[in-house]
Amino acid sequence: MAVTLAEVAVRAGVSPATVSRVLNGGYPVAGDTRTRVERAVEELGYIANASARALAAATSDLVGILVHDIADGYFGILAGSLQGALDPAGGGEPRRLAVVCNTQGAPAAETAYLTLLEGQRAGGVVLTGAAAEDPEHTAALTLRVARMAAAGTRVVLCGRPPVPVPEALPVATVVFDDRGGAFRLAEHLLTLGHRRIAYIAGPPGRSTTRERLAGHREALRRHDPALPEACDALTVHAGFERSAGYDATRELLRRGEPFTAVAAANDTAAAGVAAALREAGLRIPEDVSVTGFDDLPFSQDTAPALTTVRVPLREAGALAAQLVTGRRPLPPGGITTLPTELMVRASTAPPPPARRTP
Amino acid sequence: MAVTLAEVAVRAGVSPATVSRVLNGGYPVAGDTRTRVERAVEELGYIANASARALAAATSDLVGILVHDIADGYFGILAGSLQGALDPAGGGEPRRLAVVCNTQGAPAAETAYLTLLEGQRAGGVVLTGAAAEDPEHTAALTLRVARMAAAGTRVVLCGRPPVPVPEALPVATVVFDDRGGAFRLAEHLLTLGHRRIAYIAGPPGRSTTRERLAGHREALRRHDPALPEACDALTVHAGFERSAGYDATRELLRRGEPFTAVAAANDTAAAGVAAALREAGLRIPEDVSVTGFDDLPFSQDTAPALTTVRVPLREAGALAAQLVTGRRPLPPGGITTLPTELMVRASTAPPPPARRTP
DNA sequence: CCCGATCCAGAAAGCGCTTTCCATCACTCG
DNA sequence: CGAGTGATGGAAAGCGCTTTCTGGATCGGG
Repeated sequence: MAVTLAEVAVRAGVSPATVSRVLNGGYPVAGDTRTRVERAVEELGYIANASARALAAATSDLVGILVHDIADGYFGILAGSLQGALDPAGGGEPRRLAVVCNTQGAPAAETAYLTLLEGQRAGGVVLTGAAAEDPEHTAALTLRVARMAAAGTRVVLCGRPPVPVPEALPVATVVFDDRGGAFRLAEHLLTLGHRRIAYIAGPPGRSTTRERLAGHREALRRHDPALPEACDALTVHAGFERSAGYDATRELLRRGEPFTAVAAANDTAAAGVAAALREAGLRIPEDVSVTGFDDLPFSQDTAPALTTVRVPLREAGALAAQLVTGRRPLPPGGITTLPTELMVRASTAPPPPARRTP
Repeated sequence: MAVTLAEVAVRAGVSPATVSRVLNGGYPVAGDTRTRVERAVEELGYIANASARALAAATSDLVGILVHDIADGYFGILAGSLQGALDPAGGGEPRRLAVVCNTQGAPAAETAYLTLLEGQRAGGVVLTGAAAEDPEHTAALTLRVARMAAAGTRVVLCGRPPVPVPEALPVATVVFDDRGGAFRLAEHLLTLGHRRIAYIAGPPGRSTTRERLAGHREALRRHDPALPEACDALTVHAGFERSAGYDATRELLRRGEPFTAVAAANDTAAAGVAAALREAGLRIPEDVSVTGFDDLPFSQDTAPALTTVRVPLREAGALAAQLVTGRRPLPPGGITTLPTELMVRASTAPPPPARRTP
């Protein structure tokens, strides 16, 4: 049906080998021969069969990216920037294709998609999202990653902890300074005068959850060694979704423990927090300050604009693209930490003078 | 390097053909033979080479989806739901892989990615986003779509106008009732008492832009035949991004034409509109009402919550998945229109009594 | 009890491309 | 002026899987 390389060869009056060489370069081909082949390709509208090429070359132009949910801004930005940077910028047709896999953070889905990608002999794979800190899954994952890397697939872990694979394998890790960001965010709250700070943590057993919580508590401790424990009753584990923030806040309100600020695990949950607070008749930031994390685009348009921590997702995506395509060499040690930045906006203010119980 | 089907065959003591048949079904294989093969597959950790399979079968498990920008909520939701519905729900490993391509709406990028997908012998392709209404590109696209469809690739156009291909080809179209939604949205504004309604349209030459504007103007006309023209001076074409809404609003404000409401082409632009308005000291909705379009998740968390039109993106993605995988037969005529729904929230209210010039 | 129908499984021919390994050919050097 | 040399292009062997095409058993009906 479709035009094949052999037909192009016939038309150009050369052998298939020559056509292949013209198309792929890396081999001397005389000027006029090349021209004849190119004209034949043009005239026939030849489009190379990627499967055949991948089979013969034992590697494909596919790059897999595992995300929790591509509809989530965090992953959307990461994946978008990744996809855009897969091929060298400026001029030239794209060549590499991004395969997006929603795992919802489920280990089983992660494994299943890795199998699929391994079957595709993907040129690279990027794993994003907070890894489930399940020893069994981690072990299985390490094996998979090592096997794929050994087979020539470049692997990049982005926003999740590195896996222990042999040094020589092409595996890189890009992480965010979540801990530092959370630390500065808590510091900001403390400086404003807050002491009873509620914390809506992410789902338990996730590296991101742990890092952010650790940074937060570290700041509290630095301020007053007894503070982390004092705030324990105000810490709840929820999810990264809006509804999780909403529900957790209602729960907090129900308990009756007084607080003057709520730090959410991320911006999305913070939106839910704010909604629950407003519903309860509390003003932000006059009665309660609210903070998020990630600095997703919408956080500047919430009511009020959200104080948060900027996570360089765009940069991370572009970096991951360079690493996964091999355009950038692996950093020594294989791991790159990207800085985060405190973004102070309108949702935080000093606590109310009379310490009301919300 | 990797385990091949032949090795599995040797281990199971059968021929490669039999292993293939066990793996793919559709051919009778005796019970014990099947068991032996399955055990061999298990023991060897065999993962089929997808390229080889695609080459032999002349079709791959890849489904391409072209979007303007996957980081944009509109496309993120569409693509996410699409990806999630590629494989039949409930149980079973995933099989199909979604290839996401950001085109930024550029015809050249669209063509380039279609070429890549054609080379991959993709099982299906979903084109989303407002199509550029460029006759030349439309013609080229029609050819491409027809050729891919003729080669067995299922094509679904989602949220963009159908292309004229022969009836028999597997090409489906899923569109939103943008016009109806815009109509009802304008009606809502008119009912509140607004007459001087600014309209921040999307980029010119896009089907979505045209449909939404048409519905809007139709409602105005229905109310008062002279109204569309009266509002012409208040209509500006911008983009679908936040900054476009922001800039357009500043421009509107600068012109000095009085208005009591601003309808933006979509939610994202509406966020920019609201920001510009607030910066100018205008209150929403007391001084100016604002409306969006799409009902992206963040629109309930803006200040104030945005009146908008819900576009069933999730449903569309799932539907597109069924169509592109062939799990759902093409509807007669090939085109499905999905309804939109007016969502009245806090950003719209009656115009201020004294008609101030903002 | 023989024969066509029914099951299963193997042999082998590709699918379309890449990539050695060779064969030329035109020169250039001694 | 013959052999060595580099630049080109062709032949052919796969890459790993699917899918006819065949053929040997097994089975039921006449």
